[in-house]
Amino acid sequence: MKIACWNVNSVKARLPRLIDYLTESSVDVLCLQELKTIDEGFPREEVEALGYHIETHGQKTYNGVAILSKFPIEDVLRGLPGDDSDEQARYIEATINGVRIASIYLPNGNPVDTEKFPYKLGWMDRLISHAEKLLTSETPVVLSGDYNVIPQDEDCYDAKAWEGDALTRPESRHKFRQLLNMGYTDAYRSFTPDINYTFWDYQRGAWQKDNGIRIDHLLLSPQAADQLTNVGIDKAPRGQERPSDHTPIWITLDL
DNA sequence: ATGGTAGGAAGCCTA
Repeated sequence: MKIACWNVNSVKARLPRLIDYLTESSVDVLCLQELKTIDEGFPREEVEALGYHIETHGQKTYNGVAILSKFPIEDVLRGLPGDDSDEQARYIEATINGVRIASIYLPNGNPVDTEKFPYKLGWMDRLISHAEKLLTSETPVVLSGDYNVIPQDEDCYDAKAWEGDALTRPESRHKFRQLLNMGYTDAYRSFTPDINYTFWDYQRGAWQKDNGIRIDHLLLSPQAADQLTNVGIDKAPRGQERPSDHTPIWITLDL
């Protein structure tokens, strides 16, 4: 089973790119982030025509996540548990072929001297609590998404340029490591020493200069990590016309 | 040191 993760930065603006990717990549499951539309605005017919089931957790203007799958999608959970007052659509989770799969759009957290940074850290605490609960199932779990965390300096073209940013702050990295230390595996880093990125800013010719960062991650429970057979970052979509600033990252599991 | 780009909503906010 091939599972991919892609922050599309508006599913409506990215529909041609999304159709290309679904047609060419042969992914069984695709976790999307930053839909930037309500559920009713999702281009459902176009995606269903390619053979995918769709579950969305949308929101007007900002955020919004979805799971697309060639297999039936069961037991959908919308919203990250732990704070009923949180109205931001950043989390959806469901079971596909016996694998519990989440699509995560973790808060950016900048600027760090505003309420945005504590919101990010609190959101990460809730994710940690929920991830702990999922581990007790002792079944394959895949937490995939835009984590807005650069785990280590090597995951950034120039660590100095990102010093002090919410994506590299020690608090953000520490909470990301808590997910690893409780038993989740960073699929990409576990599989290859290669330096590769998943995001290049639209500005300052970042793509042309390969000034990228690795912030989109698939974290695997032990039962999922045991089945991991391959990982990759598909850079082609970032170089195409009207691209997202993120590009897809994927894994294959031998279930 | 600053401002550069993209998307959505509506004449600014988020990234």
